[in-house]
Formats: sequence, structure tokens, C-alpha cells
Amino acid sequence: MVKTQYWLIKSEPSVYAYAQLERDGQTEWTGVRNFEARNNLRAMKAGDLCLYYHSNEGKAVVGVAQVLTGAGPDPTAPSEDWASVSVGPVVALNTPVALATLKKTPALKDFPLITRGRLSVAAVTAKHFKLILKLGETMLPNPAQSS
DNA sequence: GCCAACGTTGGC
DNA sequence: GCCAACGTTGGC
Repeated sequence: MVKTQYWLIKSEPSVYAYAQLERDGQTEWTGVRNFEARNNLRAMKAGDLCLYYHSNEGKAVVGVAQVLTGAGPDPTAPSEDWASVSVGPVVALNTPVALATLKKTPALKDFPLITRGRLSVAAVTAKHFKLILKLGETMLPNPAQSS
């Protein structure tokens, strides 16, 4: 199997919270209108894992989501030029990792939330991904644990 | 192809 | 609710 890649996806909880994803079981990740974020969406493939960040309200990484299907055209987009993927919930973090905590952690100095605050879909290194799970006092359930 | 204006995001 | 950061648009 191909190596799992790690990502960070952001959503305002008032728009689509992680708890909503858990209720729905899966969702189509649409509405991205930034070229770089779109390119990242296109690089996602089924099985990749995403840290789920709540922006504006909450301001914390709250859960892990998994890419279910790779990028297709965004049905909500005005043209063919945009992409979306479908994602499903994996686990909610036992302890949400606040932005303030991320900022205080030297190992996360170049985490995309810190360096690229406004990028809504960003690649995350395996090292950062694991560290955030640790800060969130959370283990991945076995089916999601791939490499 | 540059760059100013504008709109949006998101932390505070 | 303000404002800084920054990406995109559009005029030249």
C-alpha cells in the first residue's frame, strides 16, 4: 500500500463542526476556493488522514478525519476548476489541542497553522501529525492505522 | 506582466 | 467588531 499522507483541514464549527461529521458519517469537503488548498485537495487519496481544526470559534485541533475518496470536481463550484474530496470521522481528540498550545510548542514552529494561518488545506508531516495526537492524548483506532 | 485595489479569512 | 495578512482580480 502507498504511504499514508497527512493533512490539516480547517472549518469553522458554526459552518461544519467535527461533531457534525461524526453525526453524518461522511461529508463532501467542498467550497475550497484557494489554488494552493485546491492543489492539496487534489493530492489527497483514500486513506490519508487529516487533522481537523476549528477556526474562529474553538481555535483548536479537535479530531482526525480520513479521506474516503480522492479529489473530484467540486459540485458547488462555479466552474470545473475546483476540487473536493469526501472525508469521514476517525476519532475525536480526547483533549483538543488549542492554537495557543501549538504556538507554545517549539517542535511545531513550522506547522502550517502557525506559518500559513489562512491556508485551509495544508500538508502535515508524519512527525507533526503524531505529536498532535500525543498532545491530544489520543490513539488512532486500528483500522485507521496504516503506513 | 506588474501592481494597486479589493475581498476574505481568522486571530485577538 | 476590528484589523492585519494575504490571495485574487483587474486595469494599465
